Amino acid sequence: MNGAIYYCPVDLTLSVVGGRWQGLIVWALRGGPKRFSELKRELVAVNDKMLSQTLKLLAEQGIVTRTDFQSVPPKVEYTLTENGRQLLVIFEKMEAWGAHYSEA
Amino acid sequence: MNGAIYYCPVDLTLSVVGGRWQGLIVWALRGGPKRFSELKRELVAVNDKMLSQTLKLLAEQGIVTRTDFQSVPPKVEYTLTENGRQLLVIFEKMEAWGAHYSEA
DNA sequence: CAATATACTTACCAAAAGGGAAGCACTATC
DNA sequence: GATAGTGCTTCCCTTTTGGTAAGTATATTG
Repeated sequence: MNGAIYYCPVDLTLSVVGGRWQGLIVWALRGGPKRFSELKRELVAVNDKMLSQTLKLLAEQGIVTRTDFQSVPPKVEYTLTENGRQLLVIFEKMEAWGAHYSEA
Repeated sequence: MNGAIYYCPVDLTLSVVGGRWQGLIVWALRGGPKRFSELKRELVAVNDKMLSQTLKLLAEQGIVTRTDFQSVPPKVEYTLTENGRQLLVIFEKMEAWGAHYSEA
């Protein structure tokens, strides 16, 4: 992808979904497009730098699409691509597991 | 879990499954118990330190069980717990996604 | 009696990831 | 003319993660 070598498909997927914010951003976009500021509000602990850095990475990887409305003040929306949407089944399982695990 | 605070169930699951080796080890154990040395052979790029460190973490988290056969030379086996086995559906989806994504 | 095999641990170090604070661009509004 | 609003970027620093090399224990084998 970026020249990295993956041991197996699971390894590849983990590299896309791992990291502090990558997965959470994809998951936050499950309901449709969101603006930068909406994401920021939703992922409470993220800061500007990490958010834009991670969104840029996800865009390069073909997981999200960036739409700049060319307005002032700026308005930019992010959406999942088809590949991004296909990650959602993974997160649905993660949510179920996490919910179950945390009450055990 | 270790005092960390999770934003949501997905965040929790990502913390268990993320990291360089955690997910790959769980996935490698899908077929049943494996010895330390077998895991090491299978996860080619892992070194002793990372393998035992990660296994210890997974054991503390209740994802794997450690069985020491008290022999010399040592023989130790690792198995998925029930919670660990329930992670497998996640990895199955990851494998499918990764395989598809890498050929696009 | 030396070598082998196995599952670790320890000390040390390098790299990567993550984060804080501040600044920028630019229009509209007061 | 100052202020607000928004999406970034840059610089710098801390923390975390990952990795290498070497060592330990001890029954068994040659």
